[in-house]
Amino acid sequence: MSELVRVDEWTWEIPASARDDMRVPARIFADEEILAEIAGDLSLDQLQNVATLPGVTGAAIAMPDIHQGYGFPVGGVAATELPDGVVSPGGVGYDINCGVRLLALPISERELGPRREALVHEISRAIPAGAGKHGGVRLSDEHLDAVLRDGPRALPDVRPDDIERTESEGRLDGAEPAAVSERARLRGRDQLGTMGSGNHFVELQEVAEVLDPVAARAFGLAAGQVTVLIHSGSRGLGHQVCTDYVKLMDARLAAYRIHLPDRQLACAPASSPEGRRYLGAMAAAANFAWANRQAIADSVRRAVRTVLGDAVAAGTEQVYDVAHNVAKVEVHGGKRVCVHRKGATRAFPAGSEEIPERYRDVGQPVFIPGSMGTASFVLVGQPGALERSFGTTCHGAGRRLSRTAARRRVHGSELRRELEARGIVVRCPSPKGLAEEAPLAYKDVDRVVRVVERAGLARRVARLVPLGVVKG
DNA sequence: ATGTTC
Repeated sequence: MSELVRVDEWTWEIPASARDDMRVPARIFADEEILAEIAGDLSLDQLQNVATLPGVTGAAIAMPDIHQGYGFPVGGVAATELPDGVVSPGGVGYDINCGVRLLALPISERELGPRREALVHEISRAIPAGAGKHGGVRLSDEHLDAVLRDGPRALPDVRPDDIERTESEGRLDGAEPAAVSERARLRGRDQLGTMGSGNHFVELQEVAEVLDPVAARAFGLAAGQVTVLIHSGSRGLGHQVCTDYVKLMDARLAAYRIHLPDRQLACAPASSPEGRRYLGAMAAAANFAWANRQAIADSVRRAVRTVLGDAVAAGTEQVYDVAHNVAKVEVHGGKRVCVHRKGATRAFPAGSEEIPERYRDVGQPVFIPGSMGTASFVLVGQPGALERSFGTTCHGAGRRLSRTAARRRVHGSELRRELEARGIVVRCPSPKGLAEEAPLAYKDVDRVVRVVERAGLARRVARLVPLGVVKG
């Protein structure tokens, strides 16, 4: 990528002058090795395409875990100025509010001991996994409306501290159940509490290393402690919402005189009827996703109760829950903007009113799942994120091989043996799915996290290593 | 990501 200009040690930029249609620069946080890894794919071309969107402001931004997506790259951030800038469903992605939730158990790995396998097994029994899996909570029309409008607080017996420790308290403003199609509702109505497939998982972990003792204490984490990381999204419901609105907006591009280099960037002014309707449907799907992770967390607590007893289940506290795929109205630099985060995590610094009071002095927790069998990180948002990336950091290790390429390199059965030889308990409905998620298919999460830390976007708090994994 | 090619 010859037109890439180095801005500072961890920031690179393609100037807006590189193409006739770019309105702002395309900027990426990376090191040389990450740049070399993405040189062969289209992710930076996609980032330049994002820089052409009407109303885009600042820069089209990529995190070090960037990889190719549909239209927008995964690991991308784009802010459009309101009221007339566009909103683009592709800038959120098909899995609306895919995200992660971390639970902290009141026991150490040593105390868990040989009950590790039983716990992973109970978790896998409690949570339906795999593509198209039903078997979640079957919702009436009225209850589904309540979930779409209000998120997890519409579920029975939800702990208030779970709600408080969820981004946006699990409820995006402006949710409009009536903007969610009947087909989307049908796909979602029996999927609440199901994991899905692809890179979704529930992982049992141990805090291997505490890097920031003050923040770790605030988050309720200590060395040796057992945690559970839940990664899932809005399932078929969110997928259908994205499908519906990409199609709708694609048909209206000419009416709004919008010219795009890629039809998968289909968008409409955020203030238009189509834009407002999408934002209402997207918020509803996001609320569904938060309710889904709540239902999964409830299942995890039930598994904990079965294996470890009532006291351990009651002492299992939610650290936080973050969205990876969502668009939000925020104020940055005095402007009201619609921040699209696709495979990117909000990372607000200490003092932000958006952070639960108990974390406000340290900053917002962020969770970065590594690839299966490697480490994950707990980070905390830093002021540099507000200055440089609309309050955003990375969301994971980031793919470096396609699913097909990963399957050619390793067999699921072989990978499973390797993981179990390292003491990691594995439960997985599909060996093929396991191979697609092999560590060799992902970038090095330590390097990705180092870039966002050095760039001042987020600071490392703790490193988590897997004890067991339940794959979707 | 996805009733994995409406």
